[in-house]
Amino acid sequence: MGIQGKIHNQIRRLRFEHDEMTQAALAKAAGVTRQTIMSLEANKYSPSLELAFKISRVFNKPLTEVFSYEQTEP
Amino acid sequence: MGIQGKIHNQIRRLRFEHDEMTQAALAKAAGVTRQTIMSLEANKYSPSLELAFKISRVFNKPLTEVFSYEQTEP
DNA sequence: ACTAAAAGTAAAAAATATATTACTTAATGT
DNA sequence: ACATTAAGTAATATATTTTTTACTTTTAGT
Repeated sequence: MGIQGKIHNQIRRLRFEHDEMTQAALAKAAGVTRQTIMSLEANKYSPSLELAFKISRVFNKPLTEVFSYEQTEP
Repeated sequence: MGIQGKIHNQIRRLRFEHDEMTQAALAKAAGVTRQTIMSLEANKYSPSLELAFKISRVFNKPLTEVFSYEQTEP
């Protein structure tokens, strides 16, 4: 999707707050590829809900603290 | 994805709580097809994060009140 | 019983996310 | 300066989500 709002994430920041966790380490912990993490940090696309939950769980944060939806009113 | 946890949603319940909102009405409000809503209620797959945010917004609830991630410990 | 609206089912196409592979660039330590 | 590790880029393949279309069944009202 992608006309209305945009998804932002705090992945990069949270990685550093978690002892400079590496992209590869996060990827492994979340059960995805490093490229997936890369693409998310580079905002190439937004993740599936499942992946969003997994990443949040790695950081021990509620999903909405990791991902946010910036809505442009239609 | 889909080995570890499962995503549950409260869409159907929330539709009824919102004045018996119809699947078609929710679909329109969220900017997707009725089939998409159907498939989500039938748990055929889990949505994109963006759609999850959109649906939550229609119900005026935080995402985590509409969608939950039931995690089976690995 | 009839009608209309809503919900369910299904198949295939289109769009988007994720994996795989491989290479390049940047950063860090020795 | 060299080696190593992390990060960035990119192309293609695979998987998953969403649309489109069309038809069937259920539900509610008259």
